[in-house]
Amino acid sequence: MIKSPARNTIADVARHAGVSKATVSRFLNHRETLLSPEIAIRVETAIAQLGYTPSPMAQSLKRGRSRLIGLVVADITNPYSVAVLRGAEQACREAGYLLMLFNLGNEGERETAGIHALSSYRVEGFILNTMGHDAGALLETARQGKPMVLVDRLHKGLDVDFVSLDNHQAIYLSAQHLFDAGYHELLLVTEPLGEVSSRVERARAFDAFVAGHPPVSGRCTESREQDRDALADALRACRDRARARSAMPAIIANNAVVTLRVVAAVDRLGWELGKDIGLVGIDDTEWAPYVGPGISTVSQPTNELGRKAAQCLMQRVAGSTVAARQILLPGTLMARGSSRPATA
Amino acid sequence: MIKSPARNTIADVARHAGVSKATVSRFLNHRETLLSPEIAIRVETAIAQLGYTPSPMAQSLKRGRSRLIGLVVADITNPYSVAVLRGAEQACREAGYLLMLFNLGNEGERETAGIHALSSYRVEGFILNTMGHDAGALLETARQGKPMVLVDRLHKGLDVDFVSLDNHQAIYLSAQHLFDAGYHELLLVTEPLGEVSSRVERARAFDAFVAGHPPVSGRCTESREQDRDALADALRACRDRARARSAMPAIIANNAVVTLRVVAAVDRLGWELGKDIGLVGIDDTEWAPYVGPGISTVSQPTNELGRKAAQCLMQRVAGSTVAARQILLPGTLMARGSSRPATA
DNA sequence: TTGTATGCGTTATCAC
DNA sequence: GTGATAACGCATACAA
Repeated sequence: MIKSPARNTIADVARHAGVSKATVSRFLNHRETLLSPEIAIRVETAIAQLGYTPSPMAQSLKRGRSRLIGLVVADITNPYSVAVLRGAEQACREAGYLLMLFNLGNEGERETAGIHALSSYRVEGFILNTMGHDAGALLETARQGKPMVLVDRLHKGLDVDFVSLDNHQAIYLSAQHLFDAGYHELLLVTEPLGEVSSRVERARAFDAFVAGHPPVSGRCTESREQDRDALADALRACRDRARARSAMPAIIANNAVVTLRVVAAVDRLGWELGKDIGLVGIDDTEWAPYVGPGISTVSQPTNELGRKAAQCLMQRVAGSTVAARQILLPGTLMARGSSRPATA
Repeated sequence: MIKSPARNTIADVARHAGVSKATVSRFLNHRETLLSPEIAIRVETAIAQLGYTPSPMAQSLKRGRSRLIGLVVADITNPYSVAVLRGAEQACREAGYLLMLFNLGNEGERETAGIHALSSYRVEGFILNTMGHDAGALLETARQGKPMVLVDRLHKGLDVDFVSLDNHQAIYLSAQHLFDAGYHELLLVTEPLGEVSSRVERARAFDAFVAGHPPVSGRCTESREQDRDALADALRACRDRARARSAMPAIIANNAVVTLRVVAAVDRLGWELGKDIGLVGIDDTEWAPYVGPGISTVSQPTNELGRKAAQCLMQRVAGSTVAARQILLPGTLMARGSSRPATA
């Protein structure tokens, strides 16, 4: 490998091999087109000697394809986002695509800026896990026919591929499990519903479950990070309602962040999980087995979600024009101490 | 904003404003060069009307600057990497750079592939948090004079900026804290040292501490994910040694992953943290307060690390040529139940 | 089968 | 001040 002050170009290779640039380019892109073996060899060795790599920038300019995928994440701090990101990155890389990352840091207003920034780099498609505060840029992008796939959060009026946990199944799984364990006073704790489709869907599924199981009584409360007292109050109220009808109370936490808040609140109240109150959290985490008696969770196939999302996108990028799909993957129950059979 | 089937170019703007491409380009890049106000206005409105954005690809091709930063991470699953990533992304964005992400997924062999992939996109600099299995590509990149900054892991023979937790300080902080709490039989649990500089440094600091505090006896054990029994054995042995000299045993876990393993092992042994054995983990996590009696940790200023790394890089990219810096940030002790004063 | 010429969207070097 | 025009690195239609 020859020392390269600047990067060498296709022209360098051509000169080195004593052929034209076109020939080198053909060697690279149309291997099927027969080049005379002798020339092929010359080009090949020249490439090897110079350690030549085509400039994706120039290629992109010429072909109009960048081999880049834009990934916009609501919050890179959220383990869920990361897990999905991981799956997506794998699938993209395997397909020869690189990922450009834009993190919203939970500032929904930056959504448009992010999409435009990535867009300007001519990414060939988007994987979006956003807040949905500003569908404007999304619509614009969709209208331009640029492929995109939504993860976890659906935006109304956007007819595109969508990959997500089967929220209905996940909630039913949790609720049924708690029900079977003897918890009949349920409380769903969620982050503010707002426009976030996954949260709304889970709340709806929860209501449906409660409606379909008469012995069960259930409510839903929104929890904000700042307001710890409100959550504690909601927990106390739930337990009081349970006592009044001599039932056992239990919480379903809508995601890992909320689960941790519930754990903290229960801790401050001096209660014991799986004894004073039941708990199932959506999103399995590595620490769940070791908090208190172990926290029961519904595990999302995050890696698979990311992969599926990327695969959908790759198909579209490759030109597929099938109708928008909705891919719903089921969650798995991880039963632990926090939902052990209630002893009234 | 006019509907755009394809993206409009500088030529479109020029036509729309009735000027030449050169003029538009000047308007964009050399605002200081006086254009006649009348023309400036025409260009400005044309740009606005067409919603024109320059193509970074073409700019990159022409100027040789991509406004891209390459980020190579050993393992995106590691919360530490993510936290750093977050800080770095912020700083880069603020400076008008976008991040290209390459995740090694703990497969060190892919390091070269990653660097080459990003390199081919002409990223202007690298932020690296890698395994160090293959310094070849790094050296090559450094030799080409491309700026880079190492995070957490130093590679020998590479004279570049380095940003990291002050490992010596962090270990001394942990050890002194345990010592003060009455734990005199210490065990450092680390992932396999290998060539990973941060692990080796911590082990050295640990040895130094032990050597400097005669009442203290200390060992170090490497823990692998597959081999749970080995870790349990090491813990048992540590406790036995402690008993033999009627001292109290305690663990220092080298990072969050290991902390969790230790927690699991202690759990299986039926021991109680802060009672049968002490524990301080490096890396603070959101779950640390809620596992067992609360896990004492040393918190890393991760966000700050990421920002500092990105800032160093921005300076270099901007042409600064100061000598390679070593930026060491101190950790903060978060004392919790797992290191409560020992009651022999 | 191989070489020549052109253009992708920009910026920079000239002239005017 | 402003406008042609070449060049960045590459792929391709066309000519040979």
